[in-house]
Amino acid sequence: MPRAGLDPAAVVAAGAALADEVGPARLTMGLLAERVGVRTPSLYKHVHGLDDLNRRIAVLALNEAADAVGGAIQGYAGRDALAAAARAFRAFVVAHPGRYAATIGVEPSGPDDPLAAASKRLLSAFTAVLRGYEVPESDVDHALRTLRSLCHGFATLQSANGFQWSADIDDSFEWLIAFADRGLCAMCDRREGPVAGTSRSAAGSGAGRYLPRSAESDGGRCARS
Amino acid sequence: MPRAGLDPAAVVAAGAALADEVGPARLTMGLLAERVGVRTPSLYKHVHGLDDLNRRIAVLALNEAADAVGGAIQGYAGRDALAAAARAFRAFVVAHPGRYAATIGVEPSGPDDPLAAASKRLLSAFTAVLRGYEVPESDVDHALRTLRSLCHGFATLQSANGFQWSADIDDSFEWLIAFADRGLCAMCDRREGPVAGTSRSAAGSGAGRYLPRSAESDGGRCARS
DNA sequence: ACGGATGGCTAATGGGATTAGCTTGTAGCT
DNA sequence: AGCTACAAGCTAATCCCATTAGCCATCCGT
Repeated sequence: MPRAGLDPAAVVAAGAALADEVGPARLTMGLLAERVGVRTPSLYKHVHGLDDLNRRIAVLALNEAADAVGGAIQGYAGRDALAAAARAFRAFVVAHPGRYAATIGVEPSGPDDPLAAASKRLLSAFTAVLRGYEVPESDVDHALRTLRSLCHGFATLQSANGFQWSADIDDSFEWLIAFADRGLCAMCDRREGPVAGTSRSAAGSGAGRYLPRSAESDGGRCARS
Repeated sequence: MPRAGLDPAAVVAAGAALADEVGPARLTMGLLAERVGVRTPSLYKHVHGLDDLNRRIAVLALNEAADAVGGAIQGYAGRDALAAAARAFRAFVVAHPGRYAATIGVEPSGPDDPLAAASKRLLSAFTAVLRGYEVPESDVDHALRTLRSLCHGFATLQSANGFQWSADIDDSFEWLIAFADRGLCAMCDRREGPVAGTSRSAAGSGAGRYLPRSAESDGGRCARS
C-alpha cells in the first residue's frame, strides 16, 4: 500500500477545493478522503477533525483574499483603489464560495491564532484603500467595518443566490462601488457639483460601467494621499 | 399518552427559538423534540425534515424582519427612515441570530415559494426607504441590493463575532448609517457644504450618536418625497 | 540492516437524520 | 352513545458521518 504523500497543507487545499465544488455544508471527511485517495480515518493524521479542517480552510481563504485584494490595489489610490479592492474581493468570493463561506462563524481562539493574523491581513488591505480618502483617524475602524460589511454582504448574498431579480448583478456591484465612493468621499471637502448620478457609459458588456471615472476624470475630486 | 397538541407553526416557532439559543448549527431534531416534549420521529409529522424546518424558520425570520423594518419606518422619511430601518433590522438580527442565520444559503425553490414572498416583503420595506432619496427608477434595484448587502453584511459579521477590534460596535453602526445616507444623498442636488463628518454629539451612552440629525436639522438637505 | 516516527488501514463506537410500521387519541358522523 | 378514519405519537431499525483505538507498512537517518 503506497503512501499518498499527504501533508496538512495538501489536505486543506483539497478540502478548500472540495468546499468550493460541493458547498461547505456537504464537505465531509469521507468525501475529502475519497478525493485525496485515502480512507477517512487517515485524514486525522493531518487535521484534527472537521472543525479544525474548517478553520484551516478559513485561514487559507482569508490569506488568499488578502493577497488578491492587496495585489489588486497596487498602484491605485482613492476611488480606483476602492474599485479594485471591491472587485478583487468579490471575484475571489465568487470564484471560491466554499472556502470563503468557511470563514463565517469561525472565531479566533486566541491572539496568536493564525486566523487572527489572516483576518488582519485582509483588513490591512482595506485599510490601505481608506488612506486614499480623508477618513479621520478616529473613524478608520468604523469605515473599515462598514466597507467590510458592504463587500461581505454583497458577496455572500450573491453566492447564496440571494439576488432574485432581473437587474444585472455586475451592474449592481459597480453601483455599489460608486455608492461607497460617495459615502467615503463626502467626508472630504468637495470641489465639484452634484455627482452625475447614473449616466451609464454604455460600454456594452465591458467592465467599465457606471462612471469609470479613473485617474483622468477625478483630479481634485477628493483629497488623496 | 396525552397528545402534545403540536402543529407545524408551533414546531417552527420552537425551532426558531432554539436556533436563537444554541445556534443554527446545533439545532438538532432530537433537541427540538425534547424541547417540545415529544420523541424525535414525531416531529416528522409536522415538518418534512431538518432542511424543511430550516426553510420554514427562514421564512418566519424574513417575515418577522420585514414586520420590524416596516413598522420602524412608519412616519419617517429620508435619513430618519434609513436610520430607523437599519436599526430595526440590526436589532432583529442581534436579538434573533439563529433564525436570521437560517435565512442565509436557502434559495426559493420556485416563484410561489413562501420564501420568495417573505424575501419580497423585506425588500419592500427597504424600497420604501429609498423613496425618500432621489434614486432614479433605473437604479432602485441596485440601491436595494447595496442597502441589503450593507445591512446583511454588518449584521452577519457582528452575530458571527467577526468584529474583533476595540471600537464600539454601536458607534460603527451609526457611522454606517451616516455613510449610507451620504452615499444615497449624494445622488441628489445638494444645497449645503461638506458634511460635518464625525463630530460626535457626545451623548454619553445613549443611542443618538453620530449626528442624530433628525428632522429639525436637515431641512432641504436632500429632496424628499 | 535497524528502529523510531510517520502515515495508512480496519474495526468499532456513538450520535443524528430519517423511515417503517404499530398504536391510540380524537373529531366527526350516524 | 358508538363507529370510523385520520392524525399524532411511539418503538425499532437503518444509514451516514465523525471520531477513536489499535495494528501494520513505509521511510529516513544511523
